[in-house]
Amino acid sequence: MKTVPQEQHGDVRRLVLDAAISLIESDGAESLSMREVARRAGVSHQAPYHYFKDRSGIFAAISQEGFAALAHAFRQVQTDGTLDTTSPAKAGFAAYLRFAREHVGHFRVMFRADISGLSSHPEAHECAEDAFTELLNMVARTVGHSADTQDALTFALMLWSQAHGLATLFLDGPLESRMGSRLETEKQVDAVIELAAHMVSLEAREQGLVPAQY
Amino acid sequence: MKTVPQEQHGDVRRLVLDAAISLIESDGAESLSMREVARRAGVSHQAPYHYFKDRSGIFAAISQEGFAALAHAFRQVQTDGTLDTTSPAKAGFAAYLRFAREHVGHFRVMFRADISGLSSHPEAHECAEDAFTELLNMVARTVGHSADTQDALTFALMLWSQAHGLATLFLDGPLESRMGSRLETEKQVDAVIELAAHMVSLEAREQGLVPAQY
DNA sequence: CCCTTTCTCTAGACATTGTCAAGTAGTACT
DNA sequence: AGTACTACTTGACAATGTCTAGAGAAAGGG
Repeated sequence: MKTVPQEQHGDVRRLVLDAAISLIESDGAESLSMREVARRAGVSHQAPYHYFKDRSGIFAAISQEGFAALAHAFRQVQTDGTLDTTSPAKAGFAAYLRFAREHVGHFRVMFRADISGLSSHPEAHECAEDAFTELLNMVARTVGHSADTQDALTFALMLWSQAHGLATLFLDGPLESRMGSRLETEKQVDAVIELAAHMVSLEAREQGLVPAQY
Repeated sequence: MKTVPQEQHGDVRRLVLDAAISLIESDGAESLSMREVARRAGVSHQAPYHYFKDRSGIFAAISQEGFAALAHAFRQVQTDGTLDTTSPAKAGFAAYLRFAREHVGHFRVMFRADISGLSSHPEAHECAEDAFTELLNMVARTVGHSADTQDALTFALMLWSQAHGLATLFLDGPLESRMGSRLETEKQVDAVIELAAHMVSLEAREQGLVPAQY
């Protein structure tokens, strides 16, 4: 978004990135090859290196995009004022799982320390930090605002763990075969979300949490 | 354990497997190379192929080992009759996180559909199924036994998600930098476990669940 | 109009990788 | 002695990541 020299047709960077993402979605990050990406983007095997330092650079760019989109998704959750007080965490869970399903390629990269490139690419890391901040905001907004910062952090981490575990287990976990159809899986995920959200509301009530007004 | 032709010194299979696991622990599954594994095991670059069909065969063997160990860990949780009724899920959470930390190499492979080889290696898949069965047993034993099978499944999946999310986030997630020292991380994990276990006990009470006696 | 710079990409080369095919030393059994 | 099997080793090949060296077009200044 910094310099937009010409976006009319060429945008090779975007082509390369999209090819990479679609490859990851179909075959997993493991088998992503620079040359295959270039082939699918219809460019020479060295073109991607003009936009990305190396293979890990592509992964870092995907991570960055993913965390930015995740932060956006968090921001979207119930900013319209319609708060669900009986099940305050449900919308957040649902949003997380929707994100994971709709951005499988990104999701598979973002949470893998060995390829995400967060440690070596500061701009990607910053996006991850932003997403976490937005998560904290979302929790304060929908579930409630803890007086103690440490408690708020722990609560948010617990919610994130719950949502993240569910997403990863159903996306790449050993459950595929146990679940029957795609629809049945969806139903099972919904049931788990419902249960988890219910538990959260019990805990929130006991802690006396109330959603932040604004 | 089926055939033990000679275990005195050679056991190349074990050497190869251990080299692979230690490589995954240090550099991630991404950068595991057959030849590097062979080099570290001190054998020719083709020796591993005698024991494993191909690269994915190694991963499958690691998955299998991992799920077997996980099932064992589940079985160990409070089989001595000392049940914690105020925080029935805590021991389970702790066991899961201990497993993840103590078998990072295995853990990183087991839950990655693209490399775990569960779909193509039936014996590994069976170990995963076993582990899941043991999880269900553990939940019934420690938290309580639902009358409805579907409810029991949902409850177990929720617990698994919670534990699994926590483990993956802290193992490979974007939290390293946010957390300070190793000790601080440990503390934070414990706090989340405590909170999650507390929520579970609230839910269990409301559902009227009681641990199975035996 | 020519010269230089920069941006975007291509071409060639090289070490390393996964894996196939073939060979070889040792043990076991007949 | 011969045969079969186990547990490897060696050699070869295509494909990969990445380095170096460009090529062509566009832009700007003289």
